[in-house]
Amino acid sequence: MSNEDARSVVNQIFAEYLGAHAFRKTPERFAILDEIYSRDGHFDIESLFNFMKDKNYRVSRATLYNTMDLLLDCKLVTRHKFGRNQAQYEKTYRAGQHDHMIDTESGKVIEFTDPRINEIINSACEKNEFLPHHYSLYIYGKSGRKE
Amino acid sequence: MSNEDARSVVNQIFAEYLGAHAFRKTPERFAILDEIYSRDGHFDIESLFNFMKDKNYRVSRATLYNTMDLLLDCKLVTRHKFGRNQAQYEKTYRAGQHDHMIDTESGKVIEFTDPRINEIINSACEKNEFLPHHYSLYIYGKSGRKE
DNA sequence: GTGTATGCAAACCATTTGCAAATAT
DNA sequence: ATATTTGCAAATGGTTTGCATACAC
Repeated sequence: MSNEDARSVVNQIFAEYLGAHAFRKTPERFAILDEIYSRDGHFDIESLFNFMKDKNYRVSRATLYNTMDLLLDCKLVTRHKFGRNQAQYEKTYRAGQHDHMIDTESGKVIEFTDPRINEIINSACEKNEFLPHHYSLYIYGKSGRKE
Repeated sequence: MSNEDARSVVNQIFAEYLGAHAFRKTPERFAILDEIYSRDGHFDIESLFNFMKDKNYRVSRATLYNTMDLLLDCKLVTRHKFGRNQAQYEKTYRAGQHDHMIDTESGKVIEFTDPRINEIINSACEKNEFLPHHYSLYIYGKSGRKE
């Protein structure tokens, strides 16, 4: 799926989500979503704020934080809190499900996938009568081979 | 392993860790470790600060944070950042490896285990030439059955 | 004796909050 | 018409930092 295709698809999903919850369809919310889906990779709120300011689209940080909560809830965006204090975000519809390994020395992030993760999530939730909304799996360490 | 047994074992491990890194074996560091291993369950820095103050053992918050970093590094303690801003800690040597499900409505935390998790970690790290130090797996959602 | 560790308080800074003005419905 | 959303700036609060004193080695 190209970035352009994704942008119209997620726009639709967001509109339905807002409608279903009787939240208002403000231009700011769609502009933020569009900015996010026009880019690749991880980003933080400050970068997003600057990206939009550079395009002369003025949104307050408060609105960014507020909108991210909505996008998290409807799963169009994922939030990560790796080592740092500053949260990192990434769009959801891009490269399929994946998890992260974080090099704690360089801060570099590697993505990986394993189909068994979903099985684990599902069996743990069934056993404990738990309804999962989302999960996070991070491996911290450093790049290199065993010596 | 009883709490008392664990306390002497981890005391030994910590002493070796400090020695190996030429860090000083201060009474504060051992008092903090001992306080942690005398309790069960999750705790935050503020609680730990108060527990020790109640026993008339005065340690500064700065020393608590500093010592937690050491204990994390030698894996005697695990740090969690569930939803909230305040980090939660738990001693490592108590009930074996486990992961967490967090009820985002009540804040309640359920523990679970799955032996396949280690297999996933190991295969991901081998594939990517990565040396794991620790990992975190959280499932967020709410208690209840599928309707 | 020397340099690390502690304690205190101030600084930090990402995020949250309060409130008036704007606006989606 | 009106209740939600926005923007701004100030407040928040867990964690970090700087520096003088204490102390492990």
